[in-house]
Amino acid sequence: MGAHESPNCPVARRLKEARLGAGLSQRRLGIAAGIDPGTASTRINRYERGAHIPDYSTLTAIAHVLNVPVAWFYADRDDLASWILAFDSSLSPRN
Amino acid sequence: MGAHESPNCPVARRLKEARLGAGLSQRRLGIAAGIDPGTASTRINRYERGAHIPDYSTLTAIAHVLNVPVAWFYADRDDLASWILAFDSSLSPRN
DNA sequence: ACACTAAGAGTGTCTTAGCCT
DNA sequence: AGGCTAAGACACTCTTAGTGT
Repeated sequence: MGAHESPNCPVARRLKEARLGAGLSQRRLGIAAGIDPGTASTRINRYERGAHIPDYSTLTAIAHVLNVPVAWFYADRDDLASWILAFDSSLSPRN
Repeated sequence: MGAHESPNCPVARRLKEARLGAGLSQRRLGIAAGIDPGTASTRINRYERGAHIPDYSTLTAIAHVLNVPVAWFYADRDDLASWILAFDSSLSPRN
């Protein structure tokens, strides 16, 4: 196993989906998540292409910017992803 | 950042919680997930102690053994974890 | 049998320095 | 500007070998 590609990890496609929904560039999302401006574009790009997987603290920062729970990135089915968002939106805005 | 301890990643405690619930030893869970018997105990132990984080394919195999979605391991709140399990138990018959 | 650990081997991510559109 | 990539630097996980319960 000498590969360095992530098999079927949903993080890549969820990240792209959420970033585009927020109207951010790869670079601007990375900077907003606290990543060094010089590497923000490269790192977010690698995550979206599925080449690398972000560690937990990085993903937590990204999740905060995009207003989703970290678990949402790991939802392997679209219906589960929606289910998680439904939970999320029922506790941020008070009524 | 020279540390090799996972900060607040929920995977460690969720894994232990689910394994104990299933009544499996660290070694038996690892073997059931397809990990080499010679390293199963060590690896699962590292995951539960928060020393290492399993990669996606390993976590997928563990999730299958324990009957939970991968996303559940990343639920940072107990109420979100319960919410995810509620979804999981309602999809045996097709939708 | 079960839980756990150190340390070298092995595998992955991060940074630098770019190209292409 | 925005998307994307290779390759060395660097950090992490995995395996081996072993301790203690």
